[in-house]
Amino acid sequence: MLDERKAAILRTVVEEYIETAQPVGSAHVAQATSLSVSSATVRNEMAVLEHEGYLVQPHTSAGRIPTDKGYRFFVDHLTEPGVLGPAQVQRVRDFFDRAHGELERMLHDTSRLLSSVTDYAAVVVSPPHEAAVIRSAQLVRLAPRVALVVVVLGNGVVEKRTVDLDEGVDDASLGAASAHLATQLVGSTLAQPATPVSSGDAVTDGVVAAAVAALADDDDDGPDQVFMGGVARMASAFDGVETVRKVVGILEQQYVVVSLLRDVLDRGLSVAIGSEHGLEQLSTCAVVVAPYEVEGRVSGAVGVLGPTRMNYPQALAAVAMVSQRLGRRLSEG
Amino acid sequence: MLDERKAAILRTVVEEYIETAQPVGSAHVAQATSLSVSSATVRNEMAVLEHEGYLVQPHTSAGRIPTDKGYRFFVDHLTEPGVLGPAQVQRVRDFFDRAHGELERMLHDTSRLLSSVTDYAAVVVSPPHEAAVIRSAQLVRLAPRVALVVVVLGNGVVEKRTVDLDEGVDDASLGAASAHLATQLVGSTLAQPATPVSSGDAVTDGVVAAAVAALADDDDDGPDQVFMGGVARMASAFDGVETVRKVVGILEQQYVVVSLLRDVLDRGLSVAIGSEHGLEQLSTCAVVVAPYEVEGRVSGAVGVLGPTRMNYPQALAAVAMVSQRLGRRLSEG
DNA sequence: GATTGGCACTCGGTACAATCGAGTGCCAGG
DNA sequence: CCTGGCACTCGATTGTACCGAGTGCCAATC
Repeated sequence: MLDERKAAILRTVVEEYIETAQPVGSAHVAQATSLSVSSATVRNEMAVLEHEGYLVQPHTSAGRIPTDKGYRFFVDHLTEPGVLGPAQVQRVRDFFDRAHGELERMLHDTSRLLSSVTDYAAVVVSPPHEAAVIRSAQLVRLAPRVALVVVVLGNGVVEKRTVDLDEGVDDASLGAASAHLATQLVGSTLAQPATPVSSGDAVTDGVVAAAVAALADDDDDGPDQVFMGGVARMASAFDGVETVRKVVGILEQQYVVVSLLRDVLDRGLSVAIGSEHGLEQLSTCAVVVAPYEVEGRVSGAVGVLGPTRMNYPQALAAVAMVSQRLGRRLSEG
Repeated sequence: MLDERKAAILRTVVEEYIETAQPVGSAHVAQATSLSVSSATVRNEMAVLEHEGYLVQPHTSAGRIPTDKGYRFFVDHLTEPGVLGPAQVQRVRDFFDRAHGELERMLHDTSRLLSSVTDYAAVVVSPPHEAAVIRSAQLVRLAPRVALVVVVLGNGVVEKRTVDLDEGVDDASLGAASAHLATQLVGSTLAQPATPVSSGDAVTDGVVAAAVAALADDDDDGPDQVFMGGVARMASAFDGVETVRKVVGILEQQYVVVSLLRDVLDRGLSVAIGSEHGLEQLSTCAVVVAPYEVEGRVSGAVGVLGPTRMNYPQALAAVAMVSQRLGRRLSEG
């Protein structure tokens, strides 16, 4: 690993660069760090750090900039979360004390909160619907040959799908099918739909089968929903219009964002920096993620997306706090 | 108004500037326009056009660029919609031939289609839910003292609100209330809820009243939903990061976009250019809007948002075609 | 009287050189 | 091993000259 002094130097370079966005020179470091050494010594150390891949120079005779690896070392060994201004803490507290209304609206507002606290773009992934218990299921006629199957889940989410009906399914049959569907589905989950028991009536069975099939394929918005806030802040975080376009383009493809977060969590990480996640277009971005638990089970995730030179301690603290509070809030119903 | 020649000159300036984004000089105009006059004559005319507010010079001794007023004259008198590449036409046709699934998903996809056809950001405003006929209403318990009122509308939209229950509303009471609610609401609209008739049971009446009240206030996402596509394209349309930030910031506040579109339509316009809509942050943008009709009634709107130097003929044609096709598609259920 | 060619003038953009200064790498001495 | 010193690099800034696109105006022309 890195010895004490190199670590300290790397730390100040990262911190300085995060703050100023300017390459950091040896003199600055020598003066800013607590260990009292000359700039020449710092230069030697920085040359080593560059050789080992923690720093780069944008061009000869400029200061140094951290690489992805440098940021990685920083977040892993040189910082611990926990520093969040009291004002910010208060805002998060207030938000969750006052939060109310539909699940979707709350998650959306949460993303805006997280964005405004961190000043980066924020993402909230909703709990997967598959896991929730079905509280109600019914069929509603929309048109002569089209019905809507509506399922209400225990967490307040409503899933719906259109179902094409065969000719000559009259209101009575539809009502029977609706009732039968309810008896079949209520209490189970979307992930494991109870195997439909025949009702003894062919028409009913057909409609129910179609409804269950419609519920099974979730091309709706992918398996789970995602809410985003503060996308505009990404524009301030970069200077090239082209970079902004790429990033916003990615954010528009919500399923990419979901799988990005899931991927990071699956690898047991809470931070992914630059090239660590595979997305070319986000090579100058970093994500900070935290899962949240509802009633003791991991259900979704919150995260922020910013430039690689983001304020990691703050972002980690904010994400941790919001995910924890959100989980708690959702657990109490 | 403008005489024949001034109009022709204005037209070529606008068209040229839209294409090249560069100030247009008198020589270019003299050579590109059909009327054969010298550049000196064009200069004189352009000086007048500038005096009357149709053109401006970014600085002395540069070419001219159109003002908002110039664009306005262009769209009002110098162009008619109708030119849409056959390939684009085909794409729109194909889309609506294949379109299926939930209303929301379809509208979202429509916004992406429109964006990709025009290469600007696109907006689709859903039909207001108030107008749709209620097909089903029910109450579902989520927690001991919380229920969800779920209303299915004729157009396939599902509205839902949480309702806080008084102590001691048991499942039987809730079931009764749900049934009573259904008899009260089915067939009416959210805009004019039938005045609740007493069921004779105090608990039932209380729950029903709470449910109706919850449905009445629509803080959900405002009165109607909005879907956007191609936001990232706005980044390519401008060169300053700051401008992009402002525009994306506005787009994130969806209700602002809705009221912008509504405002434009209410004024009987289909195009609003730069300062014509009141939004400071969109002063370098133009919107092109068209309402769409479902079953003969205006229900929603589609629009595109781009820089003031947008391709108006193309945008007008695309918006017109998409709105018309969308209306037709929604009318047939 | 409208149009036009001609001409002086303006002013942004580019090219180039000079200079500055921040920062480095290296080395010799403590 | 650390440090002061020094030569060197290279981006950024400044200044100057100049080119060229484009204008406004005017006298000549049709």
